[in-house]
Amino acid sequence: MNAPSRRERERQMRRQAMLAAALAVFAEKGFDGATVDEIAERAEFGKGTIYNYFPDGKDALFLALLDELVVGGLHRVIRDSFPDADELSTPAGARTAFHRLIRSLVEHHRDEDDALLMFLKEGHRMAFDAGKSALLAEHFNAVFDALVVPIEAAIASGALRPMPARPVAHLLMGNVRGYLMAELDARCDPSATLPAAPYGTPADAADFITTALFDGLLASDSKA
Amino acid sequence: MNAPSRRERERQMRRQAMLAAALAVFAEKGFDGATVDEIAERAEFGKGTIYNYFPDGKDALFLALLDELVVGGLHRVIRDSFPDADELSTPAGARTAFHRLIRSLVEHHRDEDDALLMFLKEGHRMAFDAGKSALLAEHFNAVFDALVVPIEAAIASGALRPMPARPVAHLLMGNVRGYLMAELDARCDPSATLPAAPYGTPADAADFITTALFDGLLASDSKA
DNA sequence: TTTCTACGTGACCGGCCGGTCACCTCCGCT
DNA sequence: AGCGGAGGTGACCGGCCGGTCACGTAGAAA
Repeated sequence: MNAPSRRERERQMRRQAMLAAALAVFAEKGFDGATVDEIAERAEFGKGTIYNYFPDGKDALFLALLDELVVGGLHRVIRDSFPDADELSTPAGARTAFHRLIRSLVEHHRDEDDALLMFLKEGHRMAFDAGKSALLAEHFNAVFDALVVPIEAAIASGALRPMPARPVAHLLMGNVRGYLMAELDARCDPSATLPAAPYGTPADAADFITTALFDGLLASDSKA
Repeated sequence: MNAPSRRERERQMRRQAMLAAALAVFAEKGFDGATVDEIAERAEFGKGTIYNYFPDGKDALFLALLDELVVGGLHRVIRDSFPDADELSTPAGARTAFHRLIRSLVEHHRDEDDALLMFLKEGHRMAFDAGKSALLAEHFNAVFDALVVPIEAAIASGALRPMPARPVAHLLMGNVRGYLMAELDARCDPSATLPAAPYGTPADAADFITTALFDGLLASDSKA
């Protein structure tokens, strides 16, 4: 069925190599600090070749890369973390499921430092330059949709407190992001002041976030 | 006692005008997108004058501005939100105190759109370029110290769950930041997809964050 | 072997921007 | 009024970078 010619396969490989190089450079220098020359050099192509594959240049590279990371990264992790809808029908089950999600997200970003760094430095462009790429905006919303569904299910079953689901989804992702940023900060500068976050196993990180966010910061013996 | 000459007062006024202009431009364009020419124009000075007041140019403007916002903004809001240490000795009191803090932070940023926007777009530089200004790093840490103290007090009194205090402080600030970003996003593009956060009164925002973070997302009747 | 096409290449261009500095104005002093 | 200097000014410079395009090449077709 799909018989991509060798030509086509090679074209895809090169495209991927360019995106990989772009990721490394964007993560290190940020969008404005990155130069197309450096991306081309890292990918071992001439600058002109980059423009063959991405006629709109730096912007196109950036958007394509974000899209790939969002769809192939975040979305996949979230989807795979809720294999069983029934699990969400009890508080303990919901806690387990979201703990697993958070842990997967942390593990995912441990493997992909550069992706994390790029999200931290340039993620705000997804919010403020949403008009740049309707496709990216759509994919980005799909990620949150994938998270809103289980949250709503857990709320409907009484496992989670009744709250607007989409803001809760953003809250959750924001917490993971915030924690990873603090961790990275501590890791980059271990000699510095007291750490903003301990750098432990992904399970430790997930414990911390899940406890704070799901059990709450207030002492548990005070809950109604 | 302090009798600043008219000269000195005028100098301070001009400095402030430059910082105000810089804030507006940084917030709109980001650090890299901002030009010294535009800052000078907004402040109604010649470009050279900027360099009289900030010999290190754009970097110096940026760092001085961040420092002012951190010290005069965040730090002050946090300090003023914990007038009474005794309040932190009960869970209900602690909840009230932190709710007040969160509300103050939201209100503060409602008044200072530009400061928020700049923090959202360029805040990562404070973490990754910490070496740029030892003074800023110190002031930044002082902000978290001011937050760690009441958190530790509340933990010591049993009002809050025992957890490492500094990471909790970062978690808290990260949640406020995340919520405000979601709100801003929704406000900029009201026609868009479902809102990431409702845009209500500061009290509503504080209710949402406090409930999620302090009471926990799990349904309350399931707590131990 | 010859030809032709697709495509990789990097020198080059034009605009932009951070930073400088010679000039000039304005104010205070005599 | 005349003088001097503190300091504001913006034209200018040099480097940088995104994007282009005429050229070269390699590989397919004949």
